Amino acid sequence: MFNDDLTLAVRASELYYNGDMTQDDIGAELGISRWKVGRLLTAARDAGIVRITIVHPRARQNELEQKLRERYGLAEAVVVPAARGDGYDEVQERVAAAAATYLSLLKPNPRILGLSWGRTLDRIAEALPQGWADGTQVVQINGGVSLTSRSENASQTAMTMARKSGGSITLLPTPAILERAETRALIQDDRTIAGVLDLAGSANVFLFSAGPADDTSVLLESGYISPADLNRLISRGAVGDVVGRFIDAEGKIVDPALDARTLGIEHEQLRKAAISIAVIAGASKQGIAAAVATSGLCTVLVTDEQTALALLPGGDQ
Amino acid sequence: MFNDDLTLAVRASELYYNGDMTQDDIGAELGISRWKVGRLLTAARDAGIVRITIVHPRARQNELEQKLRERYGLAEAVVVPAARGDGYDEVQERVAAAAATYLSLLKPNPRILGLSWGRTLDRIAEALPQGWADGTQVVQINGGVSLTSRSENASQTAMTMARKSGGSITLLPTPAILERAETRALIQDDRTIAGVLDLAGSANVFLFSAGPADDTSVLLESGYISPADLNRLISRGAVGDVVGRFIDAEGKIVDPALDARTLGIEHEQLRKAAISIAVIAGASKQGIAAAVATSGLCTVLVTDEQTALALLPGGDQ
DNA sequence: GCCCAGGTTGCTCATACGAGCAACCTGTCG
DNA sequence: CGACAGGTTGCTCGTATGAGCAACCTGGGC
Repeated sequence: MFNDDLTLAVRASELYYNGDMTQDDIGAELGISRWKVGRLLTAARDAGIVRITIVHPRARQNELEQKLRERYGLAEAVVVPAARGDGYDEVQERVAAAAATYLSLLKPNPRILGLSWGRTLDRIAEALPQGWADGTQVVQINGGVSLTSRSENASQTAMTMARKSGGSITLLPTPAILERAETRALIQDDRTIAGVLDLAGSANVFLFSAGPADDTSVLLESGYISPADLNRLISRGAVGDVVGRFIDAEGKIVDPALDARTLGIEHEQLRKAAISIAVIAGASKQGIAAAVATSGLCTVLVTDEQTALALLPGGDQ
Repeated sequence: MFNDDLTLAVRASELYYNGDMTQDDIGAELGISRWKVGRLLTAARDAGIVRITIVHPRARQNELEQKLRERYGLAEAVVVPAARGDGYDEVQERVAAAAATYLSLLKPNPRILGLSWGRTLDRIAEALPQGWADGTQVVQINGGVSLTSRSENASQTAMTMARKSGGSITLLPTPAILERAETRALIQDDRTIAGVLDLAGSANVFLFSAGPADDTSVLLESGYISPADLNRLISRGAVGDVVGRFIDAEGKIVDPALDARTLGIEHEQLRKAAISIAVIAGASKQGIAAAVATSGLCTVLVTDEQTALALLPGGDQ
């Protein structure tokens, strides 16, 4: 009456809520009547064996955030509730919204904001409210003239963010990756470009995302690298890119030759920054998210619950 | 299609799962059709807004245990899942079972086990498996001859535990509280009694529970103290008793005069012990549990989830 | 302006479920 | 041994709920 019913209740609950079976079938499975199953289920709910929690989708997951902070020594973490059934897009949208909120609440307002570009950053710019800061100077930190049609996004992102803060904008009007290292060096030595990079380096807040090392990479889509390049990078252990530079799981640059052709601030500058905000969400980016957190590329990580859980292996239960 | 439906889904989920309303009524409440409510609910479950967890009732609550250890500097904590609908008895039973399991897994086996008595200890003794230890010497640490009919429990508990371990038993055949301090001193100076207390003091493991300072106190029921005594103790800030001695929220002895009439080991001996296991469960004992944990009376705390949550005020979400 | 595709809405219908009840088991006391 | 109280079991019946479907909105392309 005590012991046996208890385990039965647990098994029935699992079959009903996880296994998605009908009470009738569960009865057959466990060799008890369908009504007993029903009674066991209500008992299980009363006894707290089955717990139903309602998570406000806007609310942040404080508990996970704290664990992330502790584990990776972050200054701050923002974790958005998971969305099992949600598509990739919904998660990205919510994380971007959370990042926008975080950014707009950041005190003091970023004076100079070093900005990367990509799909995530677009969404953040969209989600930022009018007047989110007071005249922030937005500076691009890596090259952004795309080779294909979806070209204007890079500058668009920066412009939107600057406009909404009533601030100014400094673009880095160069490709992200050049064909030859010498070209990259020449361009970078150009007085104008060097000035932008200096300004970028002096930013007090950096905001960037990261791309996975797979065929959804923006760098691939934009034509900066070829599928063959990508495969080579992956075979050398690349997990993704941060501001156009590919790193492995430890955060090390994977291909120095390619890196020498990449135009933009270096990872060391991100590591030295007082505030460096990485916004990384989605199952495909768990690897790069781990690399970013582990290697100290960010002081603030904005992500989704599933990714956060993946970053905390021992943290289950 | 994004924002509004989301909040609606949250509200509907709350009304359905917490508010226990029918989908039809929720529709009326929110001004939407009953079918839409159903759809929102499945969407909410898919999106992870509504989370259904199944807690194995035998499983321990590792997360809470860790927090308890950190907060109170305990060597170990054992937290049994809550049972909202369960009566007091079920919780006590499970906690006792958990304590028994913990005790039987304790390595090395207790050589000399200092034992208190009471309802909780009875249950633990019951729950211990045959051969739970290898010849433990069980010693009573406070007086246990009851004044009323339920007398034999105190020695019974110790005998059961000793028998199941194949060990020996040393009783403290005295009342818990004497009428006069002088009598207590005289008895305690008796060679036999002093010997038992010495042995008790040398125990390498202590196991005790604690009673609340209310009308369910075993000391009241056993006739050691009167209702008037109890009221006086409460008015002086008593939250409960540990091995017959009443303490306040800071763990201090409330009534030195009464304490001088109490026979058994002193709290300082528990505080000095290498392993000192407190088993305290139930809503009425949250106060005394907090006092025990705060004042360092135990190194190991075995309790239920609700009590654990009460001991961790900031710990909610 | 018009038409079509994709998605959303309210409905019908079958069914899974819970409330309530009578039969029954189980252990206790005289 | 018999009687009884408390609790458990399997059932009937009304209802809440989900599947499936037709009507409809909505927005984009011509």
